[in-house]
Amino acid sequence: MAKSLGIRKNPVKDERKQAFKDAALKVFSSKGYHNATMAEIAMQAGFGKGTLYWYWDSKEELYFSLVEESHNEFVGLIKQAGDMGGNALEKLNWLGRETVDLHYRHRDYTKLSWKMRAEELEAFSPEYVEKMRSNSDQNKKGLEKIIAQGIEEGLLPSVDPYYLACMLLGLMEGMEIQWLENPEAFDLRKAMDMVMGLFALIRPYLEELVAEE
Amino acid sequence: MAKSLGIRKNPVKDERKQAFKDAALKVFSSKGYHNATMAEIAMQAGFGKGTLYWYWDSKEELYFSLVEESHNEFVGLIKQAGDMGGNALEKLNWLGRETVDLHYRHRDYTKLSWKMRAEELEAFSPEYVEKMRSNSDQNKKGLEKIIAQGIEEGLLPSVDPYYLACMLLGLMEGMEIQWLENPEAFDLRKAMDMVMGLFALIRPYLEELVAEE
DNA sequence: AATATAAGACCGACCGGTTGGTCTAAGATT
DNA sequence: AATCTTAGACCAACCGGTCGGTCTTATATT
Repeated sequence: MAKSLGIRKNPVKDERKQAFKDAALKVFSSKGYHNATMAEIAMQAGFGKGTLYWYWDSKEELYFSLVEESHNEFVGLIKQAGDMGGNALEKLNWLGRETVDLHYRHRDYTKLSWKMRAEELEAFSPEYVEKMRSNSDQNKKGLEKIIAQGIEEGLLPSVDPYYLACMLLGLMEGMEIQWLENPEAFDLRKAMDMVMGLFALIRPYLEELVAEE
Repeated sequence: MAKSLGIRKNPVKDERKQAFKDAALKVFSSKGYHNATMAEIAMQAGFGKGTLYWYWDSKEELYFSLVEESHNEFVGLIKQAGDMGGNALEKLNWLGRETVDLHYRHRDYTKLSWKMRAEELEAFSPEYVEKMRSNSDQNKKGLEKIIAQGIEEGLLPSVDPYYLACMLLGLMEGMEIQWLENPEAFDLRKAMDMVMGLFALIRPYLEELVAEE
Protein backbone atom coordinates (compact mmCIF):
# COMPACT_ATOMS: atom_id res chain seq x y z
CA MET A 1 0.00 0.00 0.00
CA ALA A 2 1.38 3.28 -1.01
CA LYS A 3 1.45 5.84 1.68
CA SER A 4 0.29 9.23 0.69
CA LEU A 5 2.81 11.90 1.30
CA GLY A 6 0.15 14.47 1.78
CA ILE A 7 -2.01 15.99 -0.86
CA ARG A 8 -0.09 18.07 -3.26
CA LYS A 9 -2.09 21.01 -4.37
CA ASN A 10 -1.75 22.19 -7.89
CA PRO A 11 -0.33 25.64 -7.46
CA VAL A 12 -1.41 26.74 -10.88
CA LYS A 13 -4.81 25.11 -10.97
CA ASP A 14 -6.88 28.25 -10.62
CA GLU A 15 -4.66 30.12 -12.95
CA ARG A 16 -4.92 27.43 -15.64
CA LYS A 17 -8.64 27.11 -15.24
CA GLN A 18 -8.99 30.80 -15.79
CA ALA A 19 -6.73 30.66 -18.82
CA PHE A 20 -8.90 27.97 -20.34
CA LYS A 21 -12.03 29.90 -19.48
CA ASP A 22 -10.70 33.00 -21.17
CA ALA A 23 -9.78 31.03 -24.25
CA ALA A 24 -13.09 29.22 -24.30
CA LEU A 25 -15.03 32.44 -23.96
CA LYS A 26 -13.22 33.89 -26.91
CA VAL A 27 -13.77 30.85 -29.11
CA PHE A 28 -17.31 30.00 -28.05
CA SER A 29 -18.55 33.54 -28.32
CA SER A 30 -17.16 33.98 -31.77
CA LYS A 31 -18.02 30.56 -33.19
CA GLY A 32 -20.89 29.25 -31.15
CA TYR A 33 -20.94 25.92 -29.43
CA HIS A 34 -20.99 23.54 -32.35
CA ASN A 35 -18.40 25.22 -34.49
CA ALA A 36 -15.95 25.58 -31.65
CA THR A 37 -13.53 22.73 -31.14
CA MET A 38 -11.77 21.69 -28.00
CA ALA A 39 -8.49 21.58 -29.85
CA GLU A 40 -8.83 25.22 -30.80
CA ILE A 41 -9.71 26.29 -27.30
CA ALA A 42 -6.71 24.44 -25.92
CA MET A 43 -4.43 25.96 -28.49
CA GLN A 44 -5.85 29.42 -27.84
CA ALA A 45 -4.98 28.96 -24.19
CA GLY A 46 -1.52 27.82 -25.15
CA PHE A 47 -1.84 24.20 -24.03
CA GLY A 48 -2.53 20.80 -25.47
CA LYS A 49 -5.94 19.25 -25.75
CA GLY A 50 -5.15 16.62 -23.16
CA THR A 51 -4.43 19.35 -20.66
CA LEU A 52 -7.75 20.96 -21.30
CA TYR A 53 -9.42 17.67 -20.46
CA TRP A 54 -7.42 17.44 -17.29
CA TYR A 55 -9.17 20.57 -16.04
CA TRP A 56 -12.61 20.02 -17.55
CA ASP A 57 -14.54 16.83 -18.04
CA SER A 58 -16.36 17.74 -21.20
CA LYS A 59 -17.06 20.40 -23.73
CA GLU A 60 -20.51 20.80 -22.30
CA GLU A 61 -19.24 21.38 -18.78
CA LEU A 62 -16.79 24.00 -19.94
CA TYR A 63 -19.45 25.72 -21.97
CA PHE A 64 -22.00 25.88 -19.21
CA SER A 65 -19.53 27.06 -16.66
CA LEU A 66 -19.20 30.14 -18.83
CA VAL A 67 -22.88 30.51 -19.46
CA GLU A 68 -23.58 30.23 -15.78
CA GLU A 69 -20.99 32.83 -14.89
CA SER A 70 -22.51 35.20 -17.35
CA HIS A 71 -26.02 34.59 -16.07
CA ASN A 72 -25.03 35.00 -12.47
CA GLU A 73 -23.91 38.52 -13.08
CA PHE A 74 -27.29 39.50 -14.43
CA VAL A 75 -29.12 37.66 -11.66
CA GLY A 76 -27.00 39.63 -9.23
CA LEU A 77 -28.01 42.89 -10.83
CA ILE A 78 -31.70 42.12 -10.63
CA LYS A 79 -31.33 41.05 -7.05
CA GLN A 80 -29.50 44.25 -6.17
CA ALA A 81 -32.10 46.33 -7.92
CA GLY A 82 -34.84 44.57 -5.99
CA ASP A 83 -33.11 45.07 -2.67
CA MET A 84 -32.08 48.67 -3.06
CA GLY A 85 -34.13 51.49 -1.67
CA GLY A 86 -36.26 53.82 -3.70
CA ASN A 87 -39.34 53.53 -5.83
CA ALA A 88 -39.80 51.17 -8.72
CA LEU A 89 -38.83 53.66 -11.39
CA GLU A 90 -35.57 54.44 -9.67
CA LYS A 91 -34.89 50.73 -9.48
CA LEU A 92 -35.67 50.19 -13.12
CA ASN A 93 -33.53 53.11 -14.13
CA TRP A 94 -30.63 51.84 -12.13
CA LEU A 95 -31.10 48.33 -13.46
CA GLY A 96 -31.20 49.54 -17.02
CA ARG A 97 -28.00 51.48 -16.73
CA GLU A 98 -26.16 48.75 -14.88
CA THR A 99 -27.28 46.15 -17.38
CA VAL A 100 -25.96 48.16 -20.27
CA ASP A 101 -22.71 48.68 -18.40
CA LEU A 102 -22.47 44.98 -17.81
CA HIS A 103 -22.91 44.23 -21.47
CA TYR A 104 -20.27 46.73 -22.46
CA ARG A 105 -17.87 45.30 -19.93
CA HIS A 106 -18.48 41.74 -21.02
CA ARG A 107 -19.52 41.83 -24.61
CA ASP A 108 -18.26 38.30 -25.23
CA TYR A 109 -20.40 36.97 -22.42
CA THR A 110 -23.42 38.67 -23.89
CA LYS A 111 -22.69 37.15 -27.26
CA LEU A 112 -22.19 33.73 -25.77
CA SER A 113 -25.34 33.94 -23.75
CA TRP A 114 -27.36 35.01 -26.74
CA LYS A 115 -26.04 32.21 -28.90
CA MET A 116 -26.83 29.79 -26.15
CA ARG A 117 -30.44 30.90 -26.05
CA ALA A 118 -30.85 29.90 -29.67
CA GLU A 119 -29.20 26.52 -29.32
CA GLU A 120 -31.54 23.64 -29.20
CA LEU A 121 -31.63 22.88 -25.53
CA GLU A 122 -32.63 19.29 -26.16
CA ALA A 123 -29.12 18.73 -27.38
CA PHE A 124 -27.76 19.38 -23.89
CA SER A 125 -27.97 17.42 -20.67
CA PRO A 126 -31.23 17.90 -18.79
CA GLU A 127 -29.48 19.21 -15.69
CA TYR A 128 -28.06 22.14 -17.60
CA VAL A 129 -31.31 22.82 -19.36
CA GLU A 130 -33.09 22.86 -16.04
CA LYS A 131 -30.58 25.33 -14.66
CA MET A 132 -31.07 27.66 -17.59
CA ARG A 133 -34.80 27.50 -17.27
CA SER A 134 -34.78 28.19 -13.59
CA ASN A 135 -32.39 31.07 -14.09
CA SER A 136 -34.62 32.65 -16.65
CA ASP A 137 -37.64 32.24 -14.38
CA GLN A 138 -35.77 33.80 -11.51
CA ASN A 139 -34.95 36.85 -13.58
CA LYS A 140 -38.49 37.30 -14.66
CA LYS A 141 -39.73 36.91 -11.10
CA GLY A 142 -37.31 39.53 -9.87
CA LEU A 143 -38.29 42.01 -12.51
CA GLU A 144 -41.96 41.24 -12.02
CA LYS A 145 -41.67 42.10 -8.37
CA ILE A 146 -40.21 45.51 -9.10
CA ILE A 147 -42.95 46.16 -11.61
CA ALA A 148 -45.64 45.08 -9.18
CA GLN A 149 -44.18 47.56 -6.72
CA GLY A 150 -44.35 50.24 -9.37
CA ILE A 151 -48.00 49.57 -10.01
CA GLU A 152 -48.73 49.68 -6.31
CA GLU A 153 -46.92 52.98 -6.06
CA GLY A 154 -49.07 54.32 -8.85
CA LEU A 155 -46.06 54.90 -11.05
CA LEU A 156 -46.94 52.33 -13.65
CA PRO A 157 -50.24 51.55 -15.34
CA SER A 158 -51.87 48.56 -13.77
CA VAL A 159 -51.32 45.89 -16.34
CA ASP A 160 -50.32 42.27 -15.84
CA PRO A 161 -46.87 42.55 -14.18
CA TYR A 162 -45.69 39.28 -15.69
CA TYR A 163 -46.40 40.52 -19.17
CA LEU A 164 -44.80 43.85 -18.52
CA ALA A 165 -41.72 42.06 -17.19
CA CYS A 166 -41.54 39.90 -20.31
CA MET A 167 -41.94 42.94 -22.49
CA LEU A 168 -39.23 44.90 -20.76
CA LEU A 169 -36.92 41.92 -20.82
CA GLY A 170 -37.81 41.44 -24.46
CA LEU A 171 -37.06 45.06 -25.27
CA MET A 172 -33.72 44.80 -23.53
CA GLU A 173 -32.83 41.56 -25.26
CA GLY A 174 -34.03 42.75 -28.61
CA MET A 175 -31.86 45.81 -28.37
CA GLU A 176 -28.93 43.65 -27.32
CA ILE A 177 -29.35 41.74 -30.55
CA GLN A 178 -29.30 44.90 -32.61
CA TRP A 179 -26.19 45.98 -30.80
CA LEU A 180 -24.41 42.66 -31.15
CA GLU A 181 -25.13 42.49 -34.84
CA ASN A 182 -24.21 46.03 -35.63
CA PRO A 183 -22.31 47.73 -32.83
CA GLU A 184 -21.09 50.60 -34.97
CA ALA A 185 -24.49 51.70 -36.12
CA PHE A 186 -26.45 50.89 -32.98
CA ASP A 187 -25.04 52.07 -29.70
CA LEU A 188 -26.72 50.20 -26.88
CA ARG A 189 -26.04 52.92 -24.35
CA LYS A 190 -27.52 55.59 -26.56
CA ALA A 191 -30.53 53.39 -27.19
CA MET A 192 -31.05 52.85 -23.48
CA ASP A 193 -30.78 56.59 -22.90
CA MET A 194 -33.41 57.12 -25.55
CA VAL A 195 -35.76 54.62 -23.96
CA MET A 196 -35.36 56.26 -20.59
CA GLY A 197 -35.64 59.69 -22.11
CA LEU A 198 -38.88 58.84 -23.82
CA PHE A 199 -40.23 57.31 -20.67
CA ALA A 200 -39.25 60.31 -18.58
CA LEU A 201 -41.00 62.49 -21.11
CA ILE A 202 -44.33 60.79 -20.68
CA ARG A 203 -43.98 59.96 -17.02
CA PRO A 204 -45.82 63.00 -15.65
CA TYR A 205 -48.71 62.31 -17.98
CA LEU A 206 -48.64 58.67 -17.07
CA GLU A 207 -49.00 59.42 -13.39
CA GLU A 208 -51.92 61.65 -14.16
CA LEU A 209 -53.41 58.87 -16.22
CA VAL A 210 -52.93 56.25 -13.55
CA ALA A 211 -54.40 58.55 -10.94
CA GLU A 212 -57.59 59.33 -12.80
CA GLU A 213 -58.66 55.77 -13.41
CA MET B 1 -28.08 7.09 -83.39
CA ALA B 2 -30.59 7.17 -80.62
CA LYS B 3 -33.22 9.76 -81.05
CA SER B 4 -33.90 11.83 -78.01
CA LEU B 5 -37.29 11.50 -76.48
CA GLY B 6 -39.14 14.63 -75.48
CA ILE B 7 -39.13 15.98 -71.97
CA ARG B 8 -41.05 13.75 -69.65
CA LYS B 9 -44.36 15.23 -68.68
CA ASN B 10 -45.88 15.45 -65.26
CA PRO B 11 -42.67 15.39 -63.29
CA VAL B 12 -42.98 14.95 -59.60
CA LYS B 13 -40.22 17.41 -58.94
CA ASP B 14 -42.14 20.28 -57.42
CA GLU B 15 -44.16 18.02 -55.24
CA ARG B 16 -41.07 16.29 -53.88
CA LYS B 17 -39.21 19.49 -53.36
CA GLN B 18 -42.07 20.71 -51.25
CA ALA B 19 -42.17 17.47 -49.29
CA PHE B 20 -38.51 17.82 -48.48
CA LYS B 21 -39.00 21.44 -47.56
CA ASP B 22 -41.76 20.54 -45.15
CA ALA B 23 -39.63 17.88 -43.57
CA ALA B 24 -36.61 20.15 -43.41
CA LEU B 25 -38.60 22.93 -41.78
CA LYS B 26 -39.77 20.57 -39.11
CA VAL B 27 -36.30 19.23 -38.40
CA PHE B 28 -34.33 22.45 -38.74
CA SER B 29 -36.73 24.48 -36.65
CA SER B 30 -36.66 22.00 -33.84
CA LYS B 31 -32.98 21.11 -33.90
CA GLY B 32 -31.20 24.03 -35.48
CA TYR B 33 -28.83 23.75 -38.40
CA HIS B 34 -25.96 21.87 -36.88
CA ASN B 35 -27.91 19.28 -34.99
CA ALA B 36 -30.10 18.46 -37.91
CA THR B 37 -28.88 15.73 -40.24
CA MET B 38 -29.73 15.22 -43.85
CA ALA B 39 -30.51 11.59 -43.14
CA GLU B 40 -33.16 12.58 -40.65
CA ILE B 41 -34.72 15.10 -42.98
CA ALA B 42 -34.88 12.51 -45.73
CA MET B 43 -36.41 9.96 -43.42
CA GLN B 44 -38.92 12.49 -42.13
CA ALA B 45 -39.98 13.08 -45.71
CA GLY B 46 -40.23 9.37 -46.27
CA PHE B 47 -37.34 9.01 -48.70
CA GLY B 48 -33.72 7.98 -48.76
CA LYS B 49 -30.83 10.34 -48.30
CA GLY B 50 -29.74 9.92 -51.90
CA THR B 51 -33.11 11.14 -53.07
CA LEU B 52 -32.86 14.23 -50.96
CA TYR B 53 -29.63 15.06 -52.76
CA TRP B 54 -31.38 14.49 -56.05
CA TYR B 55 -33.46 17.58 -55.34
CA TRP B 56 -31.05 19.72 -53.34
CA ASP B 57 -27.36 20.20 -53.84
CA SER B 58 -26.38 20.74 -50.25
CA LYS B 59 -27.59 21.09 -46.72
CA GLU B 60 -26.82 24.76 -46.86
CA GLU B 61 -28.91 25.33 -49.96
CA LEU B 62 -31.87 23.55 -48.46
CA TYR B 63 -31.56 25.50 -45.26
CA PHE B 64 -31.36 28.90 -46.86
CA SER B 65 -34.23 28.22 -49.20
CA LEU B 66 -36.33 27.98 -46.05
CA VAL B 67 -34.77 30.96 -44.37
CA GLU B 68 -35.30 33.05 -47.43
CA GLU B 69 -38.92 32.03 -47.75
CA SER B 70 -39.50 33.01 -44.19
CA HIS B 71 -37.79 36.36 -44.59
CA ASN B 72 -39.60 37.20 -47.74
CA GLU B 73 -42.91 37.10 -45.98
CA PHE B 74 -41.82 39.70 -43.48
CA VAL B 75 -40.22 41.86 -46.14
CA GLY B 76 -43.54 41.75 -47.93
CA LEU B 77 -45.37 42.95 -44.86
CA ILE B 78 -43.10 45.92 -44.33
CA LYS B 79 -43.38 46.82 -47.97
CA GLN B 80 -47.15 46.66 -47.83
CA ALA B 81 -47.24 48.76 -44.70
CA GLY B 82 -45.06 51.37 -46.35
CA ASP B 83 -47.21 51.49 -49.46
CA MET B 84 -50.60 51.56 -47.83
CA GLY B 85 -52.43 54.81 -47.20
CA GLY B 86 -52.87 56.42 -43.83
CA ASN B 87 -50.62 58.02 -41.25
CA ALA B 88 -47.59 56.41 -39.69
CA LEU B 89 -49.39 55.20 -36.61
CA GLU B 90 -52.01 53.43 -38.64
CA LYS B 91 -49.27 51.80 -40.64
CA LEU B 92 -47.41 50.70 -37.54
CA ASN B 93 -50.57 49.36 -36.02
CA TRP B 94 -51.37 47.38 -39.09
CA LEU B 95 -47.82 46.11 -39.36
CA GLY B 96 -47.79 45.03 -35.76
CA ARG B 97 -50.96 43.05 -36.06
CA GLU B 98 -50.01 41.44 -39.35
CA THR B 99 -46.59 40.50 -38.04
CA VAL B 100 -48.09 38.75 -35.06
CA ASP B 101 -50.52 36.97 -37.34
CA LEU B 102 -47.66 35.88 -39.53
CA HIS B 103 -45.80 34.42 -36.60
CA TYR B 104 -48.83 32.54 -35.40
CA ARG B 105 -49.43 31.16 -38.86
CA HIS B 106 -45.84 30.07 -39.33
CA ARG B 107 -44.41 29.42 -35.92
CA ASP B 108 -41.83 27.00 -37.30
CA TYR B 109 -40.53 29.62 -39.66
CA THR B 110 -40.19 32.08 -36.81
CA LYS B 111 -38.28 29.54 -34.80
CA LEU B 112 -36.04 28.72 -37.72
CA SER B 113 -35.37 32.34 -38.42
CA TRP B 114 -34.51 33.07 -34.83
CA LYS B 115 -32.12 30.16 -34.61
CA MET B 116 -30.51 31.28 -37.81
CA ARG B 117 -29.82 34.72 -36.39
CA ALA B 118 -27.68 33.18 -33.70
CA GLU B 119 -25.73 30.92 -36.01
CA GLU B 120 -22.23 31.98 -36.72
CA LEU B 121 -22.59 33.45 -40.15
CA GLU B 122 -18.94 32.98 -40.99
CA ALA B 123 -19.64 29.29 -41.18
CA PHE B 124 -21.87 29.83 -44.21
CA SER B 125 -21.09 30.78 -47.77
CA PRO B 126 -20.58 34.51 -48.29
CA GLU B 127 -23.38 34.75 -50.81
CA TYR B 128 -25.92 33.61 -48.25
CA VAL B 129 -24.50 35.83 -45.56
CA GLU B 130 -24.73 38.79 -47.87
CA LYS B 131 -28.33 38.01 -48.63
CA MET B 132 -29.21 37.87 -44.96
CA ARG B 133 -27.49 41.12 -44.26
CA SER B 134 -29.15 42.92 -47.10
CA ASN B 135 -32.50 41.56 -46.05
CA SER B 136 -32.08 42.83 -42.53
CA ASP B 137 -31.02 46.24 -43.82
CA GLN B 138 -34.00 46.40 -46.10
CA ASN B 139 -36.35 45.74 -43.21
CA LYS B 140 -34.80 48.42 -41.08
CA LYS B 141 -34.93 50.90 -43.95
CA GLY B 142 -38.58 50.20 -44.53
CA LEU B 143 -39.47 50.65 -40.91
CA GLU B 144 -37.31 53.72 -40.64
CA LYS B 145 -39.20 55.34 -43.46
CA ILE B 146 -42.53 54.86 -41.74
CA ILE B 147 -41.13 56.28 -38.54
CA ALA B 148 -39.68 59.28 -40.34
CA GLN B 149 -43.12 59.88 -41.76
CA GLY B 150 -44.58 59.70 -38.27
CA ILE B 151 -42.17 62.30 -37.00
CA GLU B 152 -42.97 64.56 -39.90
CA GLU B 153 -46.66 64.16 -39.17
CA GLY B 154 -46.02 65.18 -35.59
CA LEU B 155 -47.25 61.85 -34.29
CA LEU B 156 -43.93 60.66 -32.95
CA PRO B 157 -41.29 62.48 -30.93
CA SER B 158 -38.48 63.63 -33.13
CA VAL B 159 -35.73 61.20 -32.27
CA ASP B 160 -33.29 59.47 -34.58
CA PRO B 161 -35.56 57.36 -36.84
CA TYR B 162 -32.93 54.69 -37.30
CA TYR B 163 -32.67 54.16 -33.58
CA LEU B 164 -36.39 54.11 -33.12
CA ALA B 165 -36.63 51.54 -35.91
CA CYS B 166 -34.03 49.36 -34.25
CA MET B 167 -35.79 49.68 -30.94
CA LEU B 168 -39.17 48.76 -32.34
CA LEU B 169 -37.69 45.87 -34.24
CA GLY B 170 -35.85 44.87 -31.09
CA LEU B 171 -39.01 45.02 -29.03
CA MET B 172 -40.80 42.87 -31.56
CA GLU B 173 -37.99 40.35 -31.74
CA GLY B 174 -37.50 40.27 -28.02
CA MET B 175 -41.16 39.50 -27.50
CA GLU B 176 -40.96 36.82 -30.15
CA ILE B 177 -38.25 35.16 -28.13
CA GLN B 178 -40.35 35.21 -24.99
CA TRP B 179 -43.20 33.72 -26.94
CA LEU B 180 -41.11 31.03 -28.59
CA GLU B 181 -39.60 29.99 -25.30
CA ASN B 182 -42.78 29.97 -23.33
CA PRO B 183 -45.86 30.10 -25.52
CA GLU B 184 -48.24 29.02 -22.78
CA ALA B 185 -47.31 31.78 -20.36
CA PHE B 186 -46.62 34.51 -22.87
CA ASP B 187 -49.19 35.11 -25.55
CA LEU B 188 -47.63 37.18 -28.30
CA ARG B 189 -50.94 38.53 -29.47
CA LYS B 190 -51.89 39.67 -26.03
CA ALA B 191 -48.49 41.26 -25.59
CA MET B 192 -48.85 43.15 -28.84
CA ASP B 193 -52.27 44.33 -27.78
CA MET B 194 -50.78 45.57 -24.55
CA VAL B 195 -48.05 47.47 -26.33
CA MET B 196 -50.57 49.10 -28.59
CA GLY B 197 -52.91 49.75 -25.72
CA LEU B 198 -50.22 51.47 -23.71
CA PHE B 199 -49.21 53.51 -26.66
CA ALA B 200 -52.78 54.52 -27.41
CA LEU B 201 -53.10 55.58 -23.79
CA ILE B 202 -50.26 58.05 -23.97
CA ARG B 203 -50.77 59.10 -27.54
CA PRO B 204 -52.87 62.19 -26.83
CA TYR B 205 -50.29 63.42 -24.35
CA LEU B 206 -47.53 62.61 -26.78
CA GLU B 207 -49.06 64.78 -29.47
CA GLU B 208 -49.37 67.61 -27.02
CA LEU B 209 -45.74 67.09 -26.06
CA VAL B 210 -44.52 67.03 -29.61
CA ALA B 211 -46.48 70.16 -30.41
CA GLU B 212 -45.15 72.26 -27.57
CA GLU B 213 -41.48 71.73 -28.27
C1' DA C 1 -52.15 -2.62 -77.86
C1' DA C 2 -47.80 -4.29 -77.21
C1' DT C 3 -43.15 -3.34 -76.91
C1' DA C 4 -38.87 -0.78 -76.58
C1' DT C 5 -36.34 2.95 -74.74
C1' DA C 6 -34.42 6.36 -71.99
C1' DA C 7 -35.23 9.94 -68.66
C1' DG C 8 -36.59 10.36 -64.10
C1' DA C 9 -36.69 8.86 -59.41
C1' DC C 10 -34.84 6.41 -55.80
C1' DC C 11 -31.68 4.12 -52.54
C1' DG C 12 -28.25 2.97 -49.06
C1' DA C 13 -23.47 1.44 -48.81
C1' DC C 14 -19.56 3.88 -48.78
C1' DC C 15 -15.90 7.58 -48.46
C1' DG C 16 -13.36 11.31 -46.43
C1' DG C 17 -13.01 14.46 -43.06
C1' DT C 18 -13.91 16.09 -38.51
C1' DT C 19 -14.02 16.10 -33.57
C1' DG C 20 -15.10 14.80 -28.68
C1' DG C 21 -12.86 12.21 -25.72
C1' DT C 22 -9.00 8.65 -24.08
C1' DC C 23 -4.57 6.81 -23.13
C1' DT C 24 0.08 6.55 -22.33
C1' DA C 25 4.28 8.13 -21.52
C1' DA C 26 7.50 11.93 -20.87
C1' DG C 27 8.67 15.69 -17.90
C1' DA C 28 8.17 18.51 -13.70
C1' DT C 29 7.78 18.98 -8.79
C1' DT C 30 8.14 17.62 -4.15
C1' DA D 1 10.58 7.76 -5.65
C1' DA D 2 6.05 9.17 -5.68
C1' DT D 3 2.94 12.08 -7.47
C1' DC D 4 1.22 15.65 -10.40
C1' DT D 5 0.97 17.83 -14.92
C1' DT D 6 1.25 18.03 -19.75
C1' DA D 7 1.08 16.68 -24.53
C1' DG D 8 -0.45 14.92 -28.64
C1' DA D 9 -1.16 10.41 -31.02
C1' DC D 10 -4.99 7.78 -31.30
C1' DC D 11 -9.81 6.01 -31.43
C1' DA D 12 -14.65 5.69 -32.46
C1' DA D 13 -18.66 7.90 -33.77
C1' DC D 14 -20.83 10.88 -36.70
C1' DC D 15 -22.16 13.23 -40.87
C1' DG D 16 -22.24 15.58 -45.42
C1' DG D 17 -21.98 14.24 -49.75
C1' DT D 18 -21.16 10.61 -53.72
C1' DC D 19 -21.93 6.81 -56.60
C1' DG D 20 -23.23 2.61 -58.87
C1' DG D 21 -27.03 0.50 -59.65
C1' DT D 22 -32.22 -0.48 -59.66
C1' DC D 23 -36.95 0.48 -60.36
C1' DT D 24 -40.74 3.29 -62.61
C1' DT D 25 -43.11 5.38 -66.19
C1' DA D 26 -43.91 8.62 -70.14
C1' DT D 27 -43.18 8.48 -74.82
C1' DA D 28 -42.02 6.58 -79.49
C1' DT D 29 -42.42 2.83 -82.46
C1' DT D 30 -44.47 -1.11 -84.33
